[in-house]
Amino acid sequence: MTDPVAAVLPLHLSTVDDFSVVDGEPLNGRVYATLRAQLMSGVFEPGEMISIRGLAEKLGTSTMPVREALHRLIADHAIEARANRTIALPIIRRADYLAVCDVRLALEGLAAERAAGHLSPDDLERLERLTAGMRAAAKGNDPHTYLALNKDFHLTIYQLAGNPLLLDLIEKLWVRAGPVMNYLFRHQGLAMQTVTPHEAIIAALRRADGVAARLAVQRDIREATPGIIASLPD
Amino acid sequence: MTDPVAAVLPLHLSTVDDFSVVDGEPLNGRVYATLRAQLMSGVFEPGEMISIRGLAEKLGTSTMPVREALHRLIADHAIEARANRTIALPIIRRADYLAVCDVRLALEGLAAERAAGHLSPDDLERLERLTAGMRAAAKGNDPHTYLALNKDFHLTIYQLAGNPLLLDLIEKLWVRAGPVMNYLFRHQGLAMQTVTPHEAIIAALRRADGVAARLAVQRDIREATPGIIASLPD
DNA sequence: GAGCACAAACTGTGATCACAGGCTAGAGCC
DNA sequence: GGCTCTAGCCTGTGATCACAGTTTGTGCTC
Repeated sequence: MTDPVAAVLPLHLSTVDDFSVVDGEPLNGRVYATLRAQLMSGVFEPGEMISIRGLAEKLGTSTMPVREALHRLIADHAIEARANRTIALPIIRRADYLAVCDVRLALEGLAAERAAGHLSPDDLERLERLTAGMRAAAKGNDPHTYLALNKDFHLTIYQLAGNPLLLDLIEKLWVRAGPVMNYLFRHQGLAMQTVTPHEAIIAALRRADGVAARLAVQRDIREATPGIIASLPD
Repeated sequence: MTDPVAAVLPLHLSTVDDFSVVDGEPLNGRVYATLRAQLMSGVFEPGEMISIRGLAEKLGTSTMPVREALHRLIADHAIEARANRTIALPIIRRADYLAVCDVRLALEGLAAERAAGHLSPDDLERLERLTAGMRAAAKGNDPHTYLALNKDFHLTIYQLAGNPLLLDLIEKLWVRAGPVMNYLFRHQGLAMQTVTPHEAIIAALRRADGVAARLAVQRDIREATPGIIASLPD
């Protein structure tokens, strides 16, 4: 969680020999964390089929850790086991995305409200920096960086809510929505994306105004919705 | 979801030969569903250690389906893999339970609000019946039935919200809280439990008043909280 | 040239085995 | 009698193999 780009890039660049070194944590846990990060950063595309053996070969492990990691992701609904004995990324339809948004509005609104008042000057400065980075990424039409910074912006706030369960649920929603977001932004550009809602969020948090922070976050989520569901099937 | 007692009881009574018959669904999925139901109905106790081989033997399968099912439950935080290479049910502390409640208030409140207006007369009559059953179970001091009916009451409503993701998240919260609830109610009885909040919920739903339904559900959650956290560690 | 059938390669699943680490109980020593 | 060390059992983990099902690609036939 230091530099968002550095925290994401290495995962989808060098996926091979990260697992050669053995430390305490079991392999399946590291595979799970890696795949989670890769899903959020758009390494996989919606509908893409995932093969246990293929993934194991790419990661340099046997199939076992991958099997267990994939089953965790199935429980998260980040991937789905289809009837054909096939594992694939789900294809999000409009109704699915609206359902996700409905829950996001509730959970992320709550997290923002709880986070208000717990931000240090360093935190606020970090949010400013992330927003500036997003503005630059939008200008340079760099969807990958834009989304990574956006993710870091939101999760930085929610982390300060001090509710690990809440943060975990929100992260799982982002893992779930990651592939679609990356796919859409990569194919339709960042034309309409503005960062003005983020400035309102920062302003509310600076005033330690929980209700305003909740409303600002909800506005941020709502404003991004129409441009996304317009490109979804159904 | 027909009769709550019948839907729960067989799972924790006959856990042996349910898996001898083979149908389409993979074994690991059935093990996962079974363990989820067992966690919710209080078959396991907080802090109890779970052995892969022991569970596999009890279920009459090999260790593989159990391993994958347990890893799904680990992703749900329904069970946890400890550092000692041990799998056990988490011990919920006060802060943990309050965190769960905070999320429950948001998610179940939202679900109740969304469900209002989607209830048929049959649904309302079903809720009345479940509440009556709870009242009887409280009088007879039957915690298991009480909790099963309470679960069914709430999930029946949330199911009618028409948001599968929301329902899934809420169910996972209940799976997570199941062991503690059953343990506490079994050891401290149902003395203080009333069903008056449920009547308020039904009344609001009958009027198709979403906001009132949300508030009534939140009141139901809040009223049960003090009696529970008083018995939790920390 | 187009359509069908067969075969090969792929899929996830389940089972079994080996292994390193942790826990416990028992035996030996002080 | 109490403490310590050790041996054995149990834990999850990782790897490998067999199998049934699906999909795909190729070759043959019409």
